[in-house]
Amino acid sequence: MSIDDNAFLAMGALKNGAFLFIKKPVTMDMLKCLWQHVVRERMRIQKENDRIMGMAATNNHSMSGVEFRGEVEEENNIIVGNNNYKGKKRKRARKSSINGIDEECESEPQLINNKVKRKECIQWTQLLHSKFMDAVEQLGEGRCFPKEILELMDVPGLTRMQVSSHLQKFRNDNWRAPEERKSKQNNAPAASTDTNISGQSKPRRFGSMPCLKKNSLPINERRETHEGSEVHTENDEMPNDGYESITIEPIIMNSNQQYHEQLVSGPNNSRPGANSSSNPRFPYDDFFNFPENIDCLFQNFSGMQQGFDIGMNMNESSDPEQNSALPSVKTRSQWSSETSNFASNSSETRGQEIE
DNA sequence: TGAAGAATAT
DNA sequence: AATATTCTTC
Repeated sequence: MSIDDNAFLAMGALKNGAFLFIKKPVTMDMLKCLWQHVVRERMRIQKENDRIMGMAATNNHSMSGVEFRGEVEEENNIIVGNNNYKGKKRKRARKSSINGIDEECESEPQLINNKVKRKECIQWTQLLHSKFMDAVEQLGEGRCFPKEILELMDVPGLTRMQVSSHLQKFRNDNWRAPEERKSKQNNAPAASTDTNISGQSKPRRFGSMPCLKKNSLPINERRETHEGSEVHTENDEMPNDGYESITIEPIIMNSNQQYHEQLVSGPNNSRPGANSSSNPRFPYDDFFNFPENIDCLFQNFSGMQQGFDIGMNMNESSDPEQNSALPSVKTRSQWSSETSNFASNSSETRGQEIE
């Protein structure tokens, strides 16, 4: 926006990536039109993605509440049935490999015309992490179990394993020497039921909270990140934990994204009960007058399905049974990220390693 | 048997 | 470094 209506200025802005040059003062009518630019930009990115991905004909994206980092498929010209996770030899899981040759993994190979699908990594965005922390704090010390965290987070598509992994990471930020960790009375000595003299009784303590100080935000600020703003339709874990062919990328305008990040990470004061329109965290709900179902709109018109949104229904429905149709139509696409960095990542370099 | 947590692979 | 996957315990 600029005070003066200067064509040169406008050109400069456009060249630098602006979508629209607006002369001040901005009118409400003008603002109300802006959603079209969001849609257009999404379409553009979508096209671009499709072009890059070849024909990533993906389906159930719209149900996913998590973002995925790129790296979708890679060549597998070696052996059919090659599990893409070539971790250590499995001791139990595998039946027996007769004469040294791996028969077949129980876990399907996920081969799609000679390509093996790898599972994407979700990206723990700040928003996602905030939800995680909210859940953790609600549960409290000694009660932080992945499953419960997952439920509290209520993010469609997120799996318990992923939460587990994240939890592990955050607990490990507390990392000391292995032995020190074994006998961890130091950390939250609250319920140290078993005094273990190294090796006697199991020192294992369940449900401990992750290390909070690792997080940038002070607790009181973190607590109220986004709550009341979202009550999702719950969608539990993905139907299978296997290798979904999700490719997706967040598609959203950067500015919006940044604004949102800011909202999420910055201090704010709204608390649970607030409904969306009066929620200071989403002032643009009222302000920009975006169509409620902008995603739906976009999808319908583009005929493509993307998973850049997350269910953000305003009504709680904990009906475990609603994976039926379009579980998250009323979405707002807050979940997105800087789109660029992950998409190309290391997919090319890994192809050759398979053996 | 399923979940938690640790260990390890990617 | 961040995540996913496997393994071991419970």
